[in-house]
Amino acid sequence: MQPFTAMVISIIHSIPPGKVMTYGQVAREAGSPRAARQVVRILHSSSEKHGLPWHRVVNVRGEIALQDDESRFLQKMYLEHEGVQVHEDGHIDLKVYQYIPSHTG
DNA sequence: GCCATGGCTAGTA
DNA sequence: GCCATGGCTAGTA
Repeated sequence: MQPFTAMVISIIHSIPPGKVMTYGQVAREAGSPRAARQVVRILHSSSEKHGLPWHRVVNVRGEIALQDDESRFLQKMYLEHEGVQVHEDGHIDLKVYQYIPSHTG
């Protein structure tokens, strides 16, 4: 596995229940600010294999970005189960729920 | 070539 | 809505 991929997987694993990160934010934390789409690709291909909390990643506007209805429903359900309020249109208030990792350690 | 982005702008009101 | 972006992989030679 490539270092960037390992970083992304580790970062996504670190998102606590009830919090979310954005694709671009994960990319920045992994050291590649413009690699948001690569984060998408990793989620797409490695979520199951690595047991990633894939439902805790949303786009920069706080929206569920998945395409198909079944996955959207599943993501909404998982998030609400963790106490995240998902509005009817599938958006989340990032001001409340975005996870900001501390870099002090 | 993939991809579940993101930042910008044009167009509307 | 458009389109530049980028790490990775499948597919070809």
